[in-house]
Amino acid sequence: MELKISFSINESLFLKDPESTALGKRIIQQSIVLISELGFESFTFKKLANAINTTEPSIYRYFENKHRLLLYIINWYWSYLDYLMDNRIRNLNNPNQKLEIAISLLTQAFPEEHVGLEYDRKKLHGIVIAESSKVYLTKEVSEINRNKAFKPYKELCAHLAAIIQEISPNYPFAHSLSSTLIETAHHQQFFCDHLPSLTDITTMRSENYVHQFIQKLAQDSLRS
Amino acid sequence: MELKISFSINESLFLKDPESTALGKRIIQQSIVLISELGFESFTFKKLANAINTTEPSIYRYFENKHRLLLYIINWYWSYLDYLMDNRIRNLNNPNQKLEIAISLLTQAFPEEHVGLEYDRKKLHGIVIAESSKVYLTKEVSEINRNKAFKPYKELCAHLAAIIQEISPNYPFAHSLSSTLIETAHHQQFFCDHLPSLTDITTMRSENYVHQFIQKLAQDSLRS
DNA sequence: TCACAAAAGATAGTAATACTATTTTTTGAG
DNA sequence: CTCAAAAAATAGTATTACTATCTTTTGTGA
Repeated sequence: MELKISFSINESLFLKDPESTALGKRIIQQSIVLISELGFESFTFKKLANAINTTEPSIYRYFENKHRLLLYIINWYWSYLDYLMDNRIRNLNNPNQKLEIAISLLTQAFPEEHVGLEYDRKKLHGIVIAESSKVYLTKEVSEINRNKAFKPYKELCAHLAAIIQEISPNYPFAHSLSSTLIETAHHQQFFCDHLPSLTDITTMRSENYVHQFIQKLAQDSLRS
Repeated sequence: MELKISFSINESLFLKDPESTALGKRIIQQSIVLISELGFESFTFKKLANAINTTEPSIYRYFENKHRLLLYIINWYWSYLDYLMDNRIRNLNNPNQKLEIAISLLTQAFPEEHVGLEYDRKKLHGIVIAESSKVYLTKEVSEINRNKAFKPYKELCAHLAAIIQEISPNYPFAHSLSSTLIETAHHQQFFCDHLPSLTDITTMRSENYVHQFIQKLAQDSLRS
């Protein structure tokens, strides 16, 4: 279960590595619970401190502010997804099959393997769906980007783009299609759950619906 | 310039109609300037009050909080865009031509006609690109939806979906494709400007790049 | 022209949020 | 077992997001 090796969580995200101490791990684990329950706007370090029986200053020793903490969590997710994707794809030859598996991973919460994982998968996936845009939709986007803090997302996007290029070497928008598939997987899931008239979902489970839509979007874009 | 007629800004968005008074109009006009300059998170009613030489309580007489104010502005944009779209499309017969015009409107800031418009078009478009997701990515989404406050967005989405159905009556995801085109127009524009490695932009103007990508995405999805 | 609502403005608050500084306690290395 | 470094606890501050109340202005129609 040597997950850490394949991860590249940037050091500029935290003041002290939360993986390095017991308190740090409780901060991340409980953040996921609280952000998922309260939403990011209502989530505060004070509430988090109460929930894990510590104090605000102790949390501030790990993260400058709650936005950095969210960015850390989202980066953790992207890194882990990228790792899973690579694992499941590396032995395949058919790029269409690779894309199908990549899309499955994008549209579903993490599978139940990796029992050692201490975070709640469903809640983490919920946070990614509802809050991940907020990490880049900020005036500080350029500064954060300068610190390489979007690297995991860019790497995921690049890997998906490479599969797209394999399928269709002349497609001129591999990265844009890649980032669109990722973003669309999230917002269509959100729309299914909260604003279904922006979708065509009927009785299907929303994860399956989104999977089918994204799959078709990709196939239609890449059939030659 | 009887724009108001075609608009359906929901009354639950405001406590007092900002279009009904001079102060109300200054609130909207200056909000657009400030949100665009500061970003929504750093924008406060206090700063807005200072900028237009009034007081916080006066602004609270119009809007419950800054989220409602943003929702009002975004709805205004969606309503206006829908109105413009209808205007430019209603006399056309070719649905592919309709879609092309719709996509142009989605990817460009408002055209410079309608000189009477008192709001800064470029800044308004910038707010839609960077902040519009935040109006629905909130725990209150269902409550806001119950108040019909996403109606303008849903109508825009439905109109675009109708064009899609005209082009390709058997396409099973007309609404999802429609909302995806709208969302993608915004986030690809943001990526071009701030995180270009998530796109394939080179030397082109970003508006043109996004237009071409969205156009291709739509065409590939709808060719029969 | 005056009266009288409606609108705006002024003043003064509160509770919560987002932090920071300082002191006290714990802990682990020599 | 000592002592410096790390962590935790305590106690703040400035700002934000509001609310209550009271006074002044303004435009309208009798």
